[in-house]
Amino acid sequence: MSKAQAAARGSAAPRSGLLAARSRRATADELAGIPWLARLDAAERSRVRDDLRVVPVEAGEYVCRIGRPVTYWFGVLDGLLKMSNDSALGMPITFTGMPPGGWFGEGTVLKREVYRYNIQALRRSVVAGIGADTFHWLVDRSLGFNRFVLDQLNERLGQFIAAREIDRLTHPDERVARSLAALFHPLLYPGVGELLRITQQELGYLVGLSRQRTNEALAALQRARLIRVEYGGVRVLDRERLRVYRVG
DNA sequence: GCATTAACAGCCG
DNA sequence: CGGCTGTTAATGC
Repeated sequence: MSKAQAAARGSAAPRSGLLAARSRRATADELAGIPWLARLDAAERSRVRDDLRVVPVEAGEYVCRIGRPVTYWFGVLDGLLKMSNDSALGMPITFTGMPPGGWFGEGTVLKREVYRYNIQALRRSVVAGIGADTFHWLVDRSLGFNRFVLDQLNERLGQFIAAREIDRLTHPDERVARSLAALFHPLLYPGVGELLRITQQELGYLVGLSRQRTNEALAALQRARLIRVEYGGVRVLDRERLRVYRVG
């Protein structure tokens, strides 16, 4: 039995899931890195501080699974998650990375449905979450919070269009370039900054390339002065040109 | 031709 | 030491 199953079955807590099991409160540093907190007034921030849970997640561990009832609105404080819509039958269909600063699941929380994606840690990560009730409470009362969610949905729509473009690009270097540009999105993933901590293995997995070919693409993008390859990560030098990169 | 897997040495934290 | 990186060789579509 998985840890998540054990937690859901064995706990008498009203909430099930990852954050119920072994979570803790957020540190001051972690709170400071949450972009939407600044949009709330004192009372709202107070409720969020009480409700917010933080949990370390091991590599390979699931944050949420397709079909489970919604429990939390999640954020990545550190590490790297992958979002996939693979079902029990058939191959994984789409992947997207979720780097630090990213918050996700609001679509499911708003509808109070079941999760429609699997979220899995690519490596050791730290994940935060607020309960669905608190999320709805904020939506019902905070203009600033609504503004954040609206902006986020808008930016993510752009990401989906870009993802469709990436799917149609055939050249591996271009796919890597645009995938990187997406991961460096300053509004959706403010925790990333200039340096994205991602191994070439992980990036290859997200883009759908072998590690060796990913390594070659990164070398080409470095030669073009768009990025700098560092040990265990990539530094962005020119995100705009990365976003529209074409070979030749 | 081009990407993939496999394998390896070297380097980094 | 374990994990990541850069590179080469062999294989496949």
